[in-house]
Amino acid sequence: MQPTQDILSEELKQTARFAKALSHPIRLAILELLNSQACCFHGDMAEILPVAKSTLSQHLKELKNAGLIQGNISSPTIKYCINRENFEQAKQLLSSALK
Amino acid sequence: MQPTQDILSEELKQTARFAKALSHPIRLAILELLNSQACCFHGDMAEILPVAKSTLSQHLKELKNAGLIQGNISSPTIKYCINRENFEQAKQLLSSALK
DNA sequence: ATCTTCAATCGTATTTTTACGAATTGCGAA
DNA sequence: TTCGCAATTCGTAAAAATACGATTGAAGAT
Repeated sequence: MQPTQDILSEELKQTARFAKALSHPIRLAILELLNSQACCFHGDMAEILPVAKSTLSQHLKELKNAGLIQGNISSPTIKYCINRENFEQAKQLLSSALK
Repeated sequence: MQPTQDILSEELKQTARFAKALSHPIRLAILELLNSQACCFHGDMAEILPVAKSTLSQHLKELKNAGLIQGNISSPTIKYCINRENFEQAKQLLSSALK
């Protein structure tokens, strides 16, 4: 029994985490919206995307947990933005996985 | 009620499908192995990767369903290879999603 | 202090994913 | 034909993802 052979390296796991965050059409649509600056607010997205607001919140949460976006309070709404640093890392890791 | 607004375009859905295929460390490790030519056979992978053979088969099946790999019979074993065409498409779609 | 509004969280149900060992299949060798 | 090996499929269980409406929470406006 080997001590956690790192065939499953931390890098691989991180790549998988990012991929999982990207694995739902709604989440990709969110990123597209944020990326194009077309929209930054939960409420606006809720009008465009075909899901309930609570479901949208869940997807936003997952993107936040993955580090791909962040929310800044701008009362009474919340402005969501891409987290460029992690976004770049995701891009780099995934493109390296698909080399 | 709008007729399936294509905020969720076919392209987005395809991107999500590829991302889902990449969203598990084992599957990424499989692709890494195939990509590096280090190994092509189910049996060889089963020795390296920390999962049961039946579980490995399931992951291989998902990668096949996503179109990222293909298996060629080479009795008594099966030789797995990257499907370069779809692999390229995945790369292109994901990199475009992360632009 | 109360009301409104926006967003997150809760509670819940359903579906999908992940995992394993057992059983099956397919194919060549004996 | 029978045996053996490789890989898949089956049966099953446990965990995670997805979705919704209802409830809660936080903050500014009245």
